[in-house]
Order: sequence, then structure tokens, then C-alpha cells
Amino acid sequence: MNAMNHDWAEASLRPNNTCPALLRGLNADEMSRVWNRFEEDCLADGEVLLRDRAEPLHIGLVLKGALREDVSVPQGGTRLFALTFAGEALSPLGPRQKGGRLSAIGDTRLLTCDHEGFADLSREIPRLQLNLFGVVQDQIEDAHRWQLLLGRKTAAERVASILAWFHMRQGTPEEMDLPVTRAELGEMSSLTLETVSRQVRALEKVGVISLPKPSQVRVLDSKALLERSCNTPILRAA
Amino acid sequence: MNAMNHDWAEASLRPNNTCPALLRGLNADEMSRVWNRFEEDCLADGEVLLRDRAEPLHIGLVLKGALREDVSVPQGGTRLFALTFAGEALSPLGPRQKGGRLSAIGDTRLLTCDHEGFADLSREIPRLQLNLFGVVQDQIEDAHRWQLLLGRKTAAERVASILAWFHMRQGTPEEMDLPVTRAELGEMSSLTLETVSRQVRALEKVGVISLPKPSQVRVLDSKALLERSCNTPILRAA
DNA sequence: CGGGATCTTGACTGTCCTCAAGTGCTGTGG
DNA sequence: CCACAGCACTTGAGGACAGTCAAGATCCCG
Repeated sequence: MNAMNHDWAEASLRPNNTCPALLRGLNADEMSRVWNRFEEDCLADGEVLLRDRAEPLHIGLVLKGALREDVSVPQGGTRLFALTFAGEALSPLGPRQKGGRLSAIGDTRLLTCDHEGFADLSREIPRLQLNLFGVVQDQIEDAHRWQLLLGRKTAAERVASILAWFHMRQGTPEEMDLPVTRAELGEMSSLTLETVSRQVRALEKVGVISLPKPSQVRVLDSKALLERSCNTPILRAA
Repeated sequence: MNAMNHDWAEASLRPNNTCPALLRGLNADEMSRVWNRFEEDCLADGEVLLRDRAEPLHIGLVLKGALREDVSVPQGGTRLFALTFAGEALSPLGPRQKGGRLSAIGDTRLLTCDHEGFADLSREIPRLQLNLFGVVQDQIEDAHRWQLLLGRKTAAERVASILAWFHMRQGTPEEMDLPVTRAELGEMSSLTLETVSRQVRALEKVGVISLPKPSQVRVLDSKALLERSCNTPILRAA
């Protein structure tokens, strides 16, 4: 029971997920076993999370704040690849080759567990094995969502999609913090920073969002935002 | 030992993979256990493979031929999503929502196993569990490769990439069969069929490939093909 | 040989990138 | 308190690349 009033109760208040998917359906006893096995990391803004390259499977749950993952591109240099918000799990199976770097955005707290620890735990709690598959499956689904976004959406739809997605994943607050620059939004959506800026302002002009500050977004009409994020209705018959 | 001279010995002759990744490192005894548990399906050209929607984890190994996966898009209708060539494994964790349809290209033979069967097997052969993670990890890596292709490559690079990729996965034969139309190549790469056609012809004009028939590609200079498939050397400083 | 599907090629258009010149925030030092 | 430097953001003009539409060539199969 001790586990229940621990820190991630904060995360459980978030509307976007009552409980991290990895721990779904666990009873109090199982939860406290988990609690004993996982260890808690606290990171300041910008601090880098060290993940052992050799370790194939490393579990991480973000309790507070957010993590950014930068991957190195073939030509050298890195680009922003993905964000993990509070309540979400780090991808347990990262890209094997290209080294990803995880760093905190704002003060961030997370639970981590290494491969062996998780293997031990899942022997005691078979449900964990199932939940892990769910997490991986979600990750694959996300990857496909990005493929759809990158391949078949216009600039306006990409920006609306990302804003809507971030908004939902942060628990649809009145006003959300945009934790990345226009340039980084561009890296994720494969647009230039100028195009991102133009599209964000366009959403503001039609009254879907307002921008108290460039990095703070107030979603005025989330329904319209979602509509603008979907694909162009007609694709050629191919 | 019976397993060793069975059908997939054919697949093991292919240069691209000596043994399906899922069965890597298994000894003869383990292999025959696998052999008894998996069942073999034979599909004629165009025939559809039925996969139980409710079944979350379904293992499939393509021995001969190829499978195409079509997913339904939000607006209705389907588009070609991915190909699985001989020697490769079907993605064990498919997209949950959008129903994918698997159909054969040419005469195709594959081994399948349901969830329980695989769970039983992996209790007897712990190595299978590890191999399964490798397969899923490869799948995620592929998804990221597609994201790179869709987001950051020009039309010329996309077409060269896909040709090079198919060529490698088919075992780099002198002459390869392009099992899909220009329109379907376009669906995968998010280009129009006209653009695909133009880029394929451009590769022919500069002597990287030749086209005995539109659906047969002879790779004359695979090094040049690879060079043309990589990203533009310079991306803006962001 | 004919008909339909697939592929090729051309001309034009639109979206997004590029380059360039701004504006607005934020923190720092006089 | 203000000046200013640095950074992120905005806005505009022009151009390149791929999409669209249209016409024709080629392949494939009965």
C-alpha cells in the first residue's frame, strides 16, 4: 500500500492516463514489489540520462517533467527524435545502431529498472510481461503514426497534429507549455522552422489557438485543431 | 535433425540471411521442437492470409515468395504498407487498430504459430524469447528507417533507397523481380506513380540499373545505387 | 490481334524550402 | 533604469521539387 501514495500519484492525477500502461492491473502487493525493484532518478533541466548501450532492455517511466530523445543522423550531428511526457514509458527497445541521447526537459523524475530486475519481477508478476508487450505495441503504433504524418500530411496538418498530440499527452490543459523551439518542432515534423512558424501563426489567426508567449499555447478550439490535423480528405485513386 | 533438411533450407541458401532471426542459435533438438509446433501454410499468388484479430501475437516466417501488408487508411480504402520477403518474419505486433491484410505475392510458403504455441515453446527454449525481442527491435528499426525516408529524402533518394533495400532483402540477385507496380511503390514512398516512374527511368538513364521489363530490375552498379539512396549530404543547420 | 492495365513523358501548378530582413523576448552590465 | 547583445521567432520574396492533369507508349493476356 505504501506504493500508492508515493510520488507517481501525481502522474495518476493526469487525465491522460490514470496509471502507466506498464503497471496497469497490478494489485497493491504487486505494486510495492515493483516499487522496491525500480529506482528513482531525478534530473534537472537539460541533464542527460545515461543508458547503458550494452543493455538491450531498459525500462523507464517518466513521473514528472519530460524527456527528449535525440538521435544522431548519418551525416553527423543529432536531431530531436521524440518526446516522452509524464505518465509515459520510455521505449524499452531503442534503435540499436544510432545512439539515442535522453535528456530532461524541466525538472524530471523517473523510475528505471534494468533488464535483469525486470525479468525477475515479471517472473513474480506474469502480468508485467503482457503489459510490456502492450508498451512495445504502442511504440510501434506511434512509429506508424509518424510515418503517416511524415509521408501523407501537409505542413498545416503536421503542425496541427503535433500540437494536438502534445496537448492530449499533457492531459489537455487550458494552456500548455511547448517545451521545444520552432526549429525542433521542424526537426520532428521534417519541416523548416519558418514553415512551422507560419503554420502556428496561421492557427492563431483563425482562432484555434492563442499564443500568450511563443512557447505557450492556449488551445481555444481543440475540436478544430483535431480536424485540421487529419489528412486531406481526398487522396488520388493511386 | 529432421528439421535441417526441411523446406526452409531453401531460405537458408539465400545470402541475405542464413537462418531466420527468430530461430538463430537453436540446436537441432530445439529446431525440431519448433518444427513440430509451427504449421506450414501454402498460399497461391494473391491469396489472403487470415490472421485472427483477437490474437495479439502471431508468429510467421516466410519461407518462399513474399507477403504484402495492406492497411486501411482513415478515409477508407487501403494502401500498400510493407513487404515481407522470404527469410523474414512477419511483424509479431501488428498495428492494433487499423486492420492489416496480408496477401501472397507469387507462390508463398510460410510457417506460423499462434500465441499459446509460441509461449509453450519459449518455456522449453528460453532463447526464443530473446530472439523474439530481436525481431521486434528490428521491426522498430525498420519503422525508423521509413520515417527517415519519408521525412528527409528527396524523390530520387526514396526510389533509390527502396530499390536498394529490396535488392538486398532478396539476396542481391543479378536481376530482381519488382513485385509491385509503380503505383504501389508510390504508396509506400508517398510519391505519385508518375514521380516513381520518372525516378526509375532516371536511374536507368545514368546506367545504375537496367529494365529488361518494367517489373524486372537488373542492378548494374549497386554501389552507385546505395550512394544515391543516402540523404542529401547537407541539411540546414536547423 | 485487340483491349485493358501499366508505364512513360510533357506542361503546368502549388507547396514548401531558401535566403534575407526584420521583430520581440530575456538577461546582463553600466 | 536603460542599453544592448543574443536568441528565438516572424514575415516576405523568389525558386525548386514534386504533384496534377493529360496524352501517348508499352506490356500482357485472352
